[in-house]
Amino acid sequence: MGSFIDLNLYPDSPVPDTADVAGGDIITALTLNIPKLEPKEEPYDDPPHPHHFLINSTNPNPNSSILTQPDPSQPVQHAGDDEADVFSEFQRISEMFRTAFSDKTNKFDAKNQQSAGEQDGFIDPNSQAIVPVPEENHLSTVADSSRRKNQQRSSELVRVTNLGIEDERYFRDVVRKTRMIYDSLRVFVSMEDEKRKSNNYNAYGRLKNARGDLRSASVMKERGLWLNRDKRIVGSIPGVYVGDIFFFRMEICVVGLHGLPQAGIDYLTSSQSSNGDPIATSIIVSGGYEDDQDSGDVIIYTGHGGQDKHNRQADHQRLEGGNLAMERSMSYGIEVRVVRGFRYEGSPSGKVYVYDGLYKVVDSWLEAGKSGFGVIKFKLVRIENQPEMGSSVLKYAENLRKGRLQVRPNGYVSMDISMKKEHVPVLLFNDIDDNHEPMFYEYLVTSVFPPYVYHFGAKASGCDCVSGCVEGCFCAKQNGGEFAYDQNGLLVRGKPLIFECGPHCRCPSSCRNRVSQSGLKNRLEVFRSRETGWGVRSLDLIQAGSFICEYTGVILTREQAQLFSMNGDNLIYPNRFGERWAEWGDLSQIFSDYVRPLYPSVPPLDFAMDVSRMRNVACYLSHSLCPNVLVQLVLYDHANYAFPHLMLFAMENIPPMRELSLDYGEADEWTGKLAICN
DNA sequence: GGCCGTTCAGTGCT
DNA sequence: CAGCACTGAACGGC
Repeated sequence: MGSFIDLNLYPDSPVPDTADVAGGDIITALTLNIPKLEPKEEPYDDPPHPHHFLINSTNPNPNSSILTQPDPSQPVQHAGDDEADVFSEFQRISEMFRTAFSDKTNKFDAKNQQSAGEQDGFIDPNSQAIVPVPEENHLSTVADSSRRKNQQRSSELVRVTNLGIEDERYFRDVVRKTRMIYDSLRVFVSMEDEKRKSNNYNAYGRLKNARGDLRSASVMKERGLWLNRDKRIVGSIPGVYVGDIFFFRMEICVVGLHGLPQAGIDYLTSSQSSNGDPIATSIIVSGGYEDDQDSGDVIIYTGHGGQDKHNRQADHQRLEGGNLAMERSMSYGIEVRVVRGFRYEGSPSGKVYVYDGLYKVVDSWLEAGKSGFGVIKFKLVRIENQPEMGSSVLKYAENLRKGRLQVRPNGYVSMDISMKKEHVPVLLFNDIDDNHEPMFYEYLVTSVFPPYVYHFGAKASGCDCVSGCVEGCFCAKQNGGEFAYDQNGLLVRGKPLIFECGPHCRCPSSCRNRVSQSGLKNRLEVFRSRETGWGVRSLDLIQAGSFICEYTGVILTREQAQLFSMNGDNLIYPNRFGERWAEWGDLSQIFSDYVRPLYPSVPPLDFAMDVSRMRNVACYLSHSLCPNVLVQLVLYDHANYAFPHLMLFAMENIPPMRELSLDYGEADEWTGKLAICN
């Protein structure tokens, strides 16, 4: 290890701003060089307290206050042993808390004054807190060490700062691939369980191993695929953006945002910490404690403990474990990651978890909760200058979806540029300038192929599944024996080409093998952007693997295209798209015998798409080398391999209002972002 | 290192 | 549909 410089973890020091710091260091080691605090005063020593406490433990009154005189209208609590215990316990806690807080705060202030001077002496204020750790400041070593197998979580506390664009993209890619593996493994596991259902019940008649979320995580842990296990990161996790959405707690563990599958406060224990104080790194706010209050930028978070088996507050909380860590984080002014959990219809788990960025604990106290028991509370305030909170964007988008347009009164150019051709409206929004260009094109729901395409190798045969397709039917066999989509219509694995059921099949339009031919399901919005000209975003949360839309245009043969391109360039060349489908469902890191799907092989696409007069929403997708949307080729209404439909699927969970992006494959022209139809 | 208790999960049944 | 029981995984603490 290199020499560590005290990272100035004092109450009033600003969190280093990654943008302000020069240099290329990625890992900042944090040491808590603050001398050990005085031994805690024994709180048991006769806490003289002027007030009389009334704690009704047998019949907790939600309105009861801690500091009340006995209420004569209430039955007198005859001091059985229980009440006496509760009384003294509460006194003990209160006193411990009061003592601990006042003393430590004072000491901190003193220490803070002192060290502010020291710090000026040898650290440039603009680069303070950046301490290169020689052997670990390169991307490769960071990533490699993240992948060591079966690792215990490390106790080394670090802050990752100052990532350049390349680094950001690298880490984003790592996170995205990790999440893809988690997701496809989870779906894979549940599908396997589905197949073996009949003989897979446990002694209680319950389905065994029904938890794909757990199985997936455990397999990945065995393979050393969990991220950030070798560091305890305080602050943001590289590759995880504010607003990122997760459906399972375990997935949050896998990327290292929060290490515990159930507990709400993650922290470094006192024995792992350099100065003997526990340090909280992240919390999850999901309404599990009745005394929480959450107004977004300010959270009143309840500590843990004191709940019974049914999650009812049944005892006092103590200043220990995660609670103590939160209090210590407050004293040191260390930021805490906040993830919020919501119930959410349409989520595979019924819930979503949103990463909302960094907060600081600014206050902490003990009070009587609704149950009447003493609960420890923390006030957290969101650190400024972060991207907008994911959870408030979710709510904002929900309001927009529900037609409460007053949340965004201005900027609508069209309420549906598809003119009702899609099942859901496609909005056009521009609050930047008066450009209305997308209005001037005819909206094309599906691509227009040359007529001869339909006569080639006529797909006269289809399946005979009158009441919906089942495994092993004709169309399933065309796809290599199984369908490309799961029961929920999610793409299981990308393939060179997918055969959906079509007009020659006898199955109904509700057949599971018709995912991409039934049009939009999410409310999309074409919006004007200063960075990309036009962009596309969704008002709905789009789950990874979901179908989004077709990329439509008028198909031109190479000869036609050559003529056409003389008149300007409104052509899309499908063969240039990055082969991102191959990444989706790639489990080569899990199964040693995994082979990338090669069947059926598709000839290089030798056509162009004219979008000069007719186009759809896809045309406004921006270009990115770290895209969240992929192109999957699909055939359903004809059998000509050379002319498949270009279908777009989500590569990750795409939060509402986040720009969709596609790898157009034109890396040489990449200038940050590039919208094709501008 | 093992065991045990704790923990703002998730599933499926009543 | 809410409450409940059951299973579960990681981790702190002993």
